[in-house]
Order: sequence, then structure tokens, then C-alpha cells
Amino acid sequence: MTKPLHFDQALRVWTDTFMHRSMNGWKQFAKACGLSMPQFSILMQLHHKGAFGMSEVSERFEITPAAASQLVEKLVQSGYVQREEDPKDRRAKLLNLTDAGHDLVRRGARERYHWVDELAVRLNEADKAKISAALEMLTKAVKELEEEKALQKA
Amino acid sequence: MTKPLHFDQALRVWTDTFMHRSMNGWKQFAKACGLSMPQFSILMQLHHKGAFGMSEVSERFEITPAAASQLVEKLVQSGYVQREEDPKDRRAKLLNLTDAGHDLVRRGARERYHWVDELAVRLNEADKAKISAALEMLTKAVKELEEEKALQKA
DNA sequence: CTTTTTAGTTAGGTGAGCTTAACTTTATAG
DNA sequence: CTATAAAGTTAAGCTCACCTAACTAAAAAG
Repeated sequence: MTKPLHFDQALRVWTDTFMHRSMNGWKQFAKACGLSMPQFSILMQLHHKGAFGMSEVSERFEITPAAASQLVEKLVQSGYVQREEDPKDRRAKLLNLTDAGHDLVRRGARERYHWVDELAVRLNEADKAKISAALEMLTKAVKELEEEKALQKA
Repeated sequence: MTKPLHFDQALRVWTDTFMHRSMNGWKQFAKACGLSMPQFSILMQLHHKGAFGMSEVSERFEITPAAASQLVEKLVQSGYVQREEDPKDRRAKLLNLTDAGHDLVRRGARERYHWVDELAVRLNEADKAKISAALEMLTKAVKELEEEKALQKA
């Protein structure tokens, strides 16, 4: 057993080990569905964080409104996203996943995380419990961090 | 306290929470250095896994040898990668990071993982220790999995 | 020694994402 | 009511990753 790494180093090593693998899985799935990564990312955000408008797209992905508009247009054409007027502000649009969109993201998650299953069989129950707890702590901390930053902006 | 999630679900949630953030950090840094993501990814792989050849590039990134050659060419031009003949097989090329290349990746890691530090201050020492241990287990498991697959191929 | 396979490069062309600039439409300020 | 700001779209053009196809050179097979 090696000397335990410091927290930040452990997180970095894990990230580097895991990212390439994870990204590749996504890309393959998206491509198989005829979508690019940026397009699929939008679907994911809509799935996980709910409806939002065009301006949100350009902010979150750090692209111009023009680019956002074009990306979303393709998703609408493909039938994965519904784009309707915001009743509160008729300039704005509200983006929503269609049923097909939700299905796609869910299906992607199932297929893409096949390697998670492969990983799971190599670990015993006790370790898995520890890891689950650790990841939940991390996830919670990230969410708090994001909420705090959102507040600071406003 | 919510009921603990199952291992695979915890891993998925963590991934989704974290990936967007992580990728954006990389992209920004790479762009600031005048590099694209695929280019920077190659630098990372060279930094973490050591020297390899052209064929490895096209395999790992699932692109044609032609595309690999073009990507690497740009990195050579930029002075981040050294491409020399393999003495064992004069057809093959050996790719190595130059000092500038190593520096770049290290600098990227420092800047990009700024959010890790922000995360660290929100957790107490005991939790961080648990998380570190958990991530190390995960990292080890992934590495074993990869090695096994590499063997199966051969 | 000839043939075939392997490693890599070069050239030409395609497609996607992105940007700037000009525009429409709706909301807000003075 | 007019002027300005904001949300989004459209058009034109750029860049870059990627592919196919044709090529060179070295190794391996026969």
C-alpha cells in the first residue's frame, strides 16, 4: 500500500484516468445517434437541469448567441428539442426536451456507463459503499459551490 | 441524510455533475495556448503515459493515421512535441514531449484544477481522507481493467 | 530477391462549430 | 411616445478536425 495521496492529488489523478474513457463513450454514442458532442451536451443539460432559454445556452457553453441558435436549431429539426415562446417575455424562447430527447439521454446513460458495471464487479461491497459515500459528498460540495457562485453573480 | 445511492448511480451522478465543468476548464486553457482539445489531449497522454508512436495516437483517439499525422504535425510545429525515428523500426516514429510540452501540461493542471481547491475548503479533513481513499480505489480498479483489456487484445 | 505488409505522410475535399455583422421583434427607460 | 436595450435569427465566411486516396519507405514473408 502506497502512502495516501492528498485530497487534491487523488482527485486530479482520478480525473485524468477517467476522463478520456468517459468522453470517448459519450462521443461514440452521440455519433451513433447522428449528433455531435456540443449538441448532445445541450440535451444533457436540458435533461438534468430542466428547461432554459437561448441566452443560457450561450452562457453555459461560452459561445455567441448566433452559435447557440444554430446548435439548437439542429436539435429542433431532429425532434429532440421543443422551442417555444416564453409567455413572460415574447422575445425569449423556452427550450424543452421532447419525449424522444429524454429517452435519448437516458439510453445514452445506460449504454455509456457500461464500464461502470465492469468496474463494479472488481470491487467488494464495503469498498463500493465507501466510494458511493465519498462521491455523494463530492457531488454535494460541487452543487453548493455552484449555487454560491450563481448567487454572487446575481 | 438521504438513503445511500447504489454505487453505479453515485458514480453516474458525480460524472454528470463534474464533467461539464471539467471539460470547460480544459478547453479554455487549451484555447488560451492556441491549441485545440484533440491537440491538448495528445499532450496529456504523452505526459501521463510516456512516449508512443503514431499508430498509438490513431488507436487511442479512434482516428485515421492521416488525421493523427496532421494533429501531431501541428504539435511539432508549435514546439511541444519531438518526433524522431524509432531506432528499432525506421518506419515508426517516437513521440516525446519537449520540456515546453511538459511545462504546458503541468501548468494546465495547476490552473484547471483551481476548482479542486475551492472544493477542498468546503470539506473537513476526515471527509477528504475518505474521499481520497475512495478515489484511489477507483483509479486502481480502472487501471487494472485497462491492463486486462490490453492483454486480451494481444 | 521479389512480394506483401506495415508505418507514416501528403493532398484534396467535406462538414461542423464558431464568429462577426446586419436584422427583426419585443421589452424597458426617459 | 420615442429611444435604447435585449433576445434571438440569418447569412457569409473562417478554421479545424476528419476522411479517402495516393504515395514513400522500411520491414517481413515467400
